[in-house]
Amino acid sequence: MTPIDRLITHFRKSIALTDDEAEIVGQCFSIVKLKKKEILLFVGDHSSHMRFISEGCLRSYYMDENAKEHIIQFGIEDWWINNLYSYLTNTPSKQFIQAIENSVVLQIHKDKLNELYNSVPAVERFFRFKFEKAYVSLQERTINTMSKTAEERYIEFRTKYRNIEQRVPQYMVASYLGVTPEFLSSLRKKQ
Amino acid sequence: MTPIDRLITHFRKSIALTDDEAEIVGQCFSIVKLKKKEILLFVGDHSSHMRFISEGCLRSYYMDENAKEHIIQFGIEDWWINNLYSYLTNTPSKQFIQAIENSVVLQIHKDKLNELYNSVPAVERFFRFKFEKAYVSLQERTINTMSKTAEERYIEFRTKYRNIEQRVPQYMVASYLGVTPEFLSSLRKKQ
DNA sequence: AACCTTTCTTAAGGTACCTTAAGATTTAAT
DNA sequence: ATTAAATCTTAAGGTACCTTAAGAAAGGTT
Repeated sequence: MTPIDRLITHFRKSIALTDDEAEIVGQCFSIVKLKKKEILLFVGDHSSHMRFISEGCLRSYYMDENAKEHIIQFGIEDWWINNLYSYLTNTPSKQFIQAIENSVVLQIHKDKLNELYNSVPAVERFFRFKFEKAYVSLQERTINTMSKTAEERYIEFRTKYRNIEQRVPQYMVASYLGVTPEFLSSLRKKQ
Repeated sequence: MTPIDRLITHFRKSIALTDDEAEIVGQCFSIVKLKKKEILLFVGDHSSHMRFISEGCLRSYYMDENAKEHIIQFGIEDWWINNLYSYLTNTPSKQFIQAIENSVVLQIHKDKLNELYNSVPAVERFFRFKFEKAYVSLQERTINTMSKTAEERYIEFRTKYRNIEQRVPQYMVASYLGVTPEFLSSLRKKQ
């Protein structure tokens, strides 16, 4: 299955696309291949693409004033990985996006996507859903961070994202959970 | 100025509305008057309205398993106060919305809003912006919670929302910041 | 196989923030 | 004005999580 096929299959899980429409959609995306550790989006760049992971594993993270990394999101096959913040506000990104494994990403520029909304309206609905879900899962995470201990969050993470836990180094899980690798290690020992 | 006038004025800050359109928009909203401490949305309710604060001050909060309250958002005149999570997912709300002062709220039901999108298209763009901004500010808050101390967050809150700080009890600010009232009190003493 | 790099663990000491409990102060209700 | 209710402060003792530092294990590269 080509990356484009995979993308079309993904779209068709949520919206109906005729073969003609699928053809149009496919042509709007360009392919990006990344080696492990390669960076797709640097801080300061404008994030003006929507990006679909066709293969591999990536993370988006930002660095605070003390050069400490905080992982915002992991992404694997069939996920979208973006900096929605920068995309929506048209401001330079404060986050990085980096490949954790060799990866293949399909991306579409904002301008092209807006054109696509006109030629294939179902796509607009698709992305509205995406934004809504992004909001919902962000809120879930914020609430979790506020009201649960690191241990509880870790257990939740393991059950919810077992597939991811097995693919990324443990110190990145720690960063996603908002604790130090040392502390996560000590939590694991307890169990 | 009537509540509806206030709402129209608010819309016109972001989008253009003819007088006819303004009339249509105004008729879609219904008015809700709340006494201090009165609850507008209970846990378990479906949150299927968008709500505009025309007067007063409210908060949305949820209660964790230990019956501890966590404030998600404050709102004052000219803000929107919703449970976007429940609104978007059509699931019962896990949050309350409560009046902190006597308040006047204008609300529109989701179904009616979707009709309004058709009759007055500019309104759809208005709400798309709203959702985007909601996402952006939620992300800012999540990142802040992860990378800053309570003291830093408090200082930021004071500068950004001085008007709110002066209207709500201090223990609610503490809840918004994610600390106990006692700890916030001790931070204030230090300054 | 040997070496270098990356990742994970252990442990000691420290800090941010919490819990409990009580009293002080402010605001609201009669 | 008096009392009750709501809010804020103080203080002592506790816990979750951090920092630093070092070594152990695992993975990659020649």
